[in-house]
Amino acid sequence: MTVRVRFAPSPTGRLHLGNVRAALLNWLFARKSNGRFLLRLDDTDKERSRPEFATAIEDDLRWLGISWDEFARQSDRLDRYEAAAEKLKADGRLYACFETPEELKLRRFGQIADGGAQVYDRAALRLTERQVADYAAEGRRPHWRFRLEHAETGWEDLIRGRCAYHGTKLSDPVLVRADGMPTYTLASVVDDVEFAVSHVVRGEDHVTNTAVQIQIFEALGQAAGELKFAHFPLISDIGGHSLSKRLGSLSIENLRNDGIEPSSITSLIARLGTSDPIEVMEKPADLVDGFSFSKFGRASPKLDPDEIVRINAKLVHRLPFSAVADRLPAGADAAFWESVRPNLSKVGDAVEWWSIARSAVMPINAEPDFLTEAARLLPPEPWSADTWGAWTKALGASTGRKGKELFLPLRLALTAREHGPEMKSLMPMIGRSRTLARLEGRKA
RNA sequence: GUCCCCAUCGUCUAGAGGCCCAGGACGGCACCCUCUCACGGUGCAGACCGGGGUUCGAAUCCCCGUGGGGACGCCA
Repeated sequence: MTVRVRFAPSPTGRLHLGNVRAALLNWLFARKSNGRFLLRLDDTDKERSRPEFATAIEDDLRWLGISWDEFARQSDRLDRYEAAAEKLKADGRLYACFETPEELKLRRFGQIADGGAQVYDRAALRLTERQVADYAAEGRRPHWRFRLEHAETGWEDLIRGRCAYHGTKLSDPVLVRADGMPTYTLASVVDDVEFAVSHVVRGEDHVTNTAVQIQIFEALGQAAGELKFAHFPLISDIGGHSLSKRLGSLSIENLRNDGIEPSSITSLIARLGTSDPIEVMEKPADLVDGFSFSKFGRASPKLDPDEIVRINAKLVHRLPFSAVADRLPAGADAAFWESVRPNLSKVGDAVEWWSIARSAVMPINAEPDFLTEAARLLPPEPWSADTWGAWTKALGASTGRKGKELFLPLRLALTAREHGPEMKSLMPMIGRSRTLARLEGRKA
């Protein structure tokens, strides 16, 4: 059996860490199994779906390095859902309901007050033909619910193990809205059938849906057990609470604007909550080997936003010049990149060191006497990687200083920073005239 | 409120009754390297949510409690 999976976002917002995890895990599973990965836009909600979000989702996925083998849009397939709905009506599994959204809302409030289960009471099933005719005469358009089997529906989840729900604990789902549009619940199952999806991989916010979807799947004539499920736990914030409140700051758009590399995101997201260590991988394909649902735990992992930056720093320390050349300031070469790289946590931070090497810097000159002596001993050009060593050795001998006392004032004078890349590689880039001026406390 | 799930170092986890006075990774700390910092290397500290049971023996099984997550939409 060929593995076919799908990532099915609704274009009602940008991608964030939570969504992307679903996309990545599906993609990894497809790659691991030599299967196919389908991107499907679940845009049956006309009110909230927007084409610009669809475009943004595709852009974000491409940026992350997640590619898809097939593409579908639910709004292109409405005839398929209508055909399925007709079949279910013919089989007596879909029944017309006339409650307004307001009535349903009130009924739910009442159920909460009574402490009862918030399950649709199937009032529409008890409507007489006369009542139905009256509603029609009033001009009310029905919405359609799927009559659930009041039995236990279960499945063997690839992450959660045995799961089961009893039909009496579930509401008959609305499959067709009063305006005739299908809901996600119908469209999703129809697509899973027609695209021959083999595994549904998604967050555990969908577990309860699964029992319902299996019933619809069967009502559509599919054999139970043909579709496998894997529900992974949702990520929580560092305090252990739902991540949803801070999704904005964890949107892919935001992380990208912050200078985070796509691989830092995929490296973290693919391994978080698994028994594999979180390692820096240069591309998503490097995460395929060893990927397995059996390595996922059932508890919600906490995500520390600092972790993303730490991973990014490690990644940047390894990136070759060729991978970043087009993002460095004009003129920056491989030698520059390799000398500043170990001190960066983001590629963009390189510009700061480029300007320290090539533009005017106001030095921090706390010890003029010492720096005057340093200027006196400054070797003539040409300078190399050995110049710093020779210079500081001579300066140490002449002043009796060593260690931090010797080196820190020089670093402050030459770069105006306490920390930074190795001075021996920075110094030739700064050059003698600029160095001399900075030692004398002049901006240069 | 009802239903489902979860609970081991700060974090991600290993652990399916004796192999565990609990192992690994990240972070932290210390030391080394070196030209201060960073990078790199080595080492150290650090946890079984609480209470009852079952058992010769429980991190592991059962019950209760507590804490957390999810679901209960004419959203997906």
